[in-house]
Amino acid sequence: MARLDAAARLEQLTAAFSALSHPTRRRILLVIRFRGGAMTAGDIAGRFHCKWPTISRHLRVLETTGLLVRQREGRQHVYRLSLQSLRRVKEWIRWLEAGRK
Amino acid sequence: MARLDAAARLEQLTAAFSALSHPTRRRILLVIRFRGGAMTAGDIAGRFHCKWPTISRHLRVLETTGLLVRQREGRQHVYRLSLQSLRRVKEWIRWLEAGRK
DNA sequence: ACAATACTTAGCGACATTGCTAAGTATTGT
DNA sequence: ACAATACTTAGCAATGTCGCTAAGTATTGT
Repeated sequence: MARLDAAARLEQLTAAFSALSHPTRRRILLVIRFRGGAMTAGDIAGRFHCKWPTISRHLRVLETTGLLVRQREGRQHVYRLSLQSLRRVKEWIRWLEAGRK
Repeated sequence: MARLDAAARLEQLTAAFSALSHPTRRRILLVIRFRGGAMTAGDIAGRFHCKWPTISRHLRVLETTGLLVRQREGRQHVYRLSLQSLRRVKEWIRWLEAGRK
């Protein structure tokens, strides 16, 4: 399995930072975390003031970024945290702070 | 000096993630870092393909986020890294990962 | 005083994002 | 087969972002 090329990594990083730049999306991640790492779309939507389709789209953004993984269970959609993409974010920050080439 | 209230911290976090979500702005920070932590606007602009006003605006975004500090020196504007605002970002990530209340 | 340098600010057009409502789809229950 | 549940997808309006060019401002040099 080949590693991601530079362009793809750049895009992933951009996607991750963009995803995290919205307060609601950050809250979604935290809510799921504090609820054990997995929640259904409905339970998530119920904890926010904006309408369901809005949450649904935020969830999709988080999913395409790789921060959440969706899994069907009957008629519910369970979203689970998948924080590997945070690794690139943390790496980038460390890199900036360290200043190593 | 009172600490920032919750709303202000939320905004700062949003601002920081938004600022870092643009590849050019991330590159600007890295370029400055690898050049010793401080550069003039002109030197920065010279290392990018987009036009000067575009870079100027990116610099202003980074400045208002607190990631850069501007200082006049004669007719040049020197931008210096100021990475304290990264602390909140790192804290947030750690908080998400740890899952502590 | 005037020109040159090193920027920033203003303003435009193209495109992306975010909220909404309305409509669609998949699964379960009767 | 039909209705209900649990969503998602489509599409709209308002607003924000990003590139550009043109114009403005502050400092230095002659």
